[in-house]
Amino acid sequence: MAHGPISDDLLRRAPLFRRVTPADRARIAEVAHLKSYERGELIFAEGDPGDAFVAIVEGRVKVFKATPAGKEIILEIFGGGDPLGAVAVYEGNPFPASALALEPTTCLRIAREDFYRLLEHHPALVRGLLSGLTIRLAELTRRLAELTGSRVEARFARLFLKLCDQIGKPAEGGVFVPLPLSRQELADLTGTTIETAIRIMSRWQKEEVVRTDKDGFLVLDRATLDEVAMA
Amino acid sequence: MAHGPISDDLLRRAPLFRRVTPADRARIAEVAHLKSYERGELIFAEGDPGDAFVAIVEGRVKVFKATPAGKEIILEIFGGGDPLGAVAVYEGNPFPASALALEPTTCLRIAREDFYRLLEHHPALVRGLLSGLTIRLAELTRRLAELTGSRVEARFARLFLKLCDQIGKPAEGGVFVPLPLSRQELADLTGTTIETAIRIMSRWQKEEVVRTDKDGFLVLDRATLDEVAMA
DNA sequence: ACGGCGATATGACGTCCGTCATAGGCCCTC
DNA sequence: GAGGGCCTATGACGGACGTCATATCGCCGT
Repeated sequence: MAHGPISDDLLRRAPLFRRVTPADRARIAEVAHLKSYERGELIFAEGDPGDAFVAIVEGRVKVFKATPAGKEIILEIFGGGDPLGAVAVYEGNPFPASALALEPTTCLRIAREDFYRLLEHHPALVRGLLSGLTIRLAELTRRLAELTGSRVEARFARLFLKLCDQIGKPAEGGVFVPLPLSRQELADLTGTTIETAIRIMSRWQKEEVVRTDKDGFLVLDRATLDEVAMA
Repeated sequence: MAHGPISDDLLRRAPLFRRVTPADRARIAEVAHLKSYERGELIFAEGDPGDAFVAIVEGRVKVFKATPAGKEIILEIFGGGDPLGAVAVYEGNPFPASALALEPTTCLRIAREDFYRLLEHHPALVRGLLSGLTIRLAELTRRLAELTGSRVEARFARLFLKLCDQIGKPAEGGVFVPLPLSRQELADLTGTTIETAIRIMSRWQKEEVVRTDKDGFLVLDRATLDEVAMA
């Protein structure tokens, strides 16, 4: 929960602010604040008033939402440079989902009024927001289509394939995904229960497809993942 | 597939253009074209280049996407005044979904370059786009949460409750929803199969909960719908 | 060390719902 | 009127997956 000043270098990490002139970035730095979160700490909760724009500087964050049945589903996992809650802060809607730090994370926060003033003076920022929103929208429609009409195992396969492509690193015997997710979180990502998640991961462990490590996953057999994702 | 000129009155119907000054609306009218579609006609298809901004003037349109398994899921049903394909035309991405007219429909089209020029001269338009996108994003996250962890019947109940609130009209014995959807389309809206959709609707017909009419549905027993939606 | 707690694991059981098959009604064409 | 196509309807069947119960392991605090 530490607070701190902002360096220009930090601001340049967020794609949203990269194109802004250095002089203007200095003005942005004046109104922004840094805030740090422990692993497991809540950054904002579904229903909170959207009173600040948040961008991740470092760390990984899961954005999730409660289902009508009281379970939770993970909408997205964001990393350094990604904006958070841009949806809410614009028009002052409440956050439609919650955000929680998966690792020690530091975020940049800009109060709603300050952010709003920035938008008015910098059309480029608005364009950045627009394109970010369209990308998320397309991603969500993809997830929506994927959730229906395919079996759980196929969703698991697609999840790991996506993780490989996004944050996977070559390692001995396969690709390493440096993201320690619990079975519960895997279940929340794929819209199933923890037992089913455990069963699939156990079987894959035995069949040498994906191994669970202390600080992530090691994808050993990408070919069968591709195959399962098809069915 | 008729073409035609644009009246100022027509433009005012789209919330996006309502706040623009009449003089500017005239400029917009110069670059916009009208196009009519029969029931069942495709307005644009998933993967098409996003080369035009489209807004519905009259009629109802379903926006849908193919699932990996080859089925289709309906993302949203739009009506008069709603923008279509705003996601794609910005940044020139291909359409992430398809759109098809559910009724005889007329749309307003603005070519990508013209639309882009309008955006540059009218920050208010950009703001309108932004708020529209955030609303859709929130709606999609809600649908995503809803699809997982609840049984099909509950999804049906929630669908009809939402239709009642959005476009329902008081009628003898209940609320009438003037939207003739086939069993297949109901299935696509809830992420299930046509057989299951038929079974549920048949049972509800017998139990006097929802009656299927020639040109829509008559919700007779809202209380049990509320109840089913909870479970 | 001990007990408690959370995560992982595994089996038994039930059921929702998807798949397959068949049949009737309606509309249109020939 | 015959025939074909599409939508609606209904039954039989099976399997995937959710639910419940229980066991093990590691970790933490007192």
